[in-house]
Amino acid sequence: MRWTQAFIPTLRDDPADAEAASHKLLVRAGYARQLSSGIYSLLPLGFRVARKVEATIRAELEKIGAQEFQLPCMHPSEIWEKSGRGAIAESFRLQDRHGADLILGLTHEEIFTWLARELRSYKELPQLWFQFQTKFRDEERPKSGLLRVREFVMKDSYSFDLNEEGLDLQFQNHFDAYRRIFERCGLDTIAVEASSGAMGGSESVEFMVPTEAGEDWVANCGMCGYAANIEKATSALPEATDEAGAASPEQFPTPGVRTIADLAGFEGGAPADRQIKTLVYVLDEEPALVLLRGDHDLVEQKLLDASGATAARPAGDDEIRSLLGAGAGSLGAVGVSADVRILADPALESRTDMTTGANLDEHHLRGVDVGRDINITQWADLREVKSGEACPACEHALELKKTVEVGHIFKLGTKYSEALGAEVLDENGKKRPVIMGSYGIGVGRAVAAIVETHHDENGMIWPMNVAPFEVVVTVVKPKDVECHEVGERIYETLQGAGIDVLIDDRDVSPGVKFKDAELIGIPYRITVGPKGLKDGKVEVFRRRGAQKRELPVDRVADAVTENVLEERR
RNA sequence: CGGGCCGUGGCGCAGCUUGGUAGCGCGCCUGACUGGGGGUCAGGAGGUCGCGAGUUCGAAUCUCGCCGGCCCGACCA
Repeated sequence: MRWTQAFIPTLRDDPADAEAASHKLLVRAGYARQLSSGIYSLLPLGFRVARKVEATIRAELEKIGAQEFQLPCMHPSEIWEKSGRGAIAESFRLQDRHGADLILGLTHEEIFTWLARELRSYKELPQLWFQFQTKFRDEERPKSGLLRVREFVMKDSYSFDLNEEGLDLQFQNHFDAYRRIFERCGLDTIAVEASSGAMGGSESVEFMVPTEAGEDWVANCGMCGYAANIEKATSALPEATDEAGAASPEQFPTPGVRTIADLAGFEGGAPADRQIKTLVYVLDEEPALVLLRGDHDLVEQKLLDASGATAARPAGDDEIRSLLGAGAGSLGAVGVSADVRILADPALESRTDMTTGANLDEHHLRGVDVGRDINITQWADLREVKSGEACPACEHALELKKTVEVGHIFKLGTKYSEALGAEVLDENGKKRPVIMGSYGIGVGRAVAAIVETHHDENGMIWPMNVAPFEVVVTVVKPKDVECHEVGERIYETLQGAGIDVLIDDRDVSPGVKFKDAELIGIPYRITVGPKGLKDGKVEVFRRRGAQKRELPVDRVADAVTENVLEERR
């Protein structure tokens, strides 16, 4: 490709509305443009990278036996009703001219399962199907450029097996393939245990890339490798050594005390880790109490997972008062009716001499023995892990990292196959729903995550495998005949060797070309200028590490070709 | 959904308080010089000031409504 014929609209200034490094760079370097909130166009450079990411994914999936499909984006609403996902708030909906309701696909479990109804016999299993297709999700808050958008291409694959062992194998195969895909794309991922959320199913693993621009927190143990999304992560608790306390709880006035911190500082109060934090939540319209140690915070996703509820929200002031007879700040679970569901975090298990609200405004109870005084319905890990707490596996200190999710693999089980009727006959001639897994990688998000982790103050630094061009030949003085001819010759030689090469033949000052080449992040630059040609040499500049070396004109194409081939993975 | 900020040539911004010929830098075009890190000089093109209504002799500027965008929080298959 010739720069003079290419559309590479680079900008000198960062776009004013961008925050994340990848967002600034993708726009500034001419890879992407925003059309509307969370809706982006990929420009030629951006699309070249996306295609290389896709090629990498495709190659690894075909290695594990996957077959490529292409399914529609527009789905009749009924199919989403059948699986119970018809009411998803993030869906874009439309109607055709006859008034039929359609949904723009948020994902394709339903449609692939619909096709899987044509599977008749266990002999046809296992099957592994995938596609690259645009997904539409009306996110409440798109942000950070390509990291969180409303329309994006996802690679999604789906496995169909007769039994759990088959699913386990497909899941493991995907795990391994994802590892290789991300590695080849230059992404260092942490595979973490995750909550399956509304997808359903038994087990799921997310592939997370640590970066400042991320929005998901991961707890990671540097010693044993334990890693989990904060929605799922837990920690080992130190043994509590409480006093036995009083024979029964003692009520005491606490004027003006509204918060855990207030009570910790109150004369006759208790430190936060000796308090019981009482939250009132509405789980699928049923009020419930959630108990945590005073210094712990709730993870709502854990509450959803533990309770089995599909929706959870904090109760309003009126709901709290009618349930417990007091306002927030003086709430407790002691003496609460057995009809009320009480979920408690294990950090409270067998604790004694604790302090909590008395369900009487501005009064608290001390000497509370959790086992003796509170009717816990369910013990469940509910608290948010904090940095430095002990790893549940090896007790080494946990580290919290901000990450971006680039892939997610799920063991779905039979949720979709049962709902949509994807069944096969087993060896006994008995109908059985197929057991499914689903596996996704956001292509645009992966591109952004690569930029996020591969750039410096001068611009992007592409890993060879996904670079839009592998080499740029920068002709310093295109009007000089020798410069021009040598540049062209090197360009053609590299093209002949199968290298993705761009020649910067623009008649602009050298500084502009150097800046642009670094901004768009091409791994190798060959600088052809009068200075070097005087001695029959050209300069080779490696973007990563900024090393320069001089090579004779007739050797440079071979040498750089060799470098490129070495770095391709 | 709660809170905050912002819409003015392609990009980054000033002008708005106190209404009166729409400005700056970069980029773009033409020419010349230049040519190893966003070079110099000269000339030039380009704007419904987000949209609509109102106030006014007169609105980028004041008022009301709407639309769009960004950030924080909540939420997130």
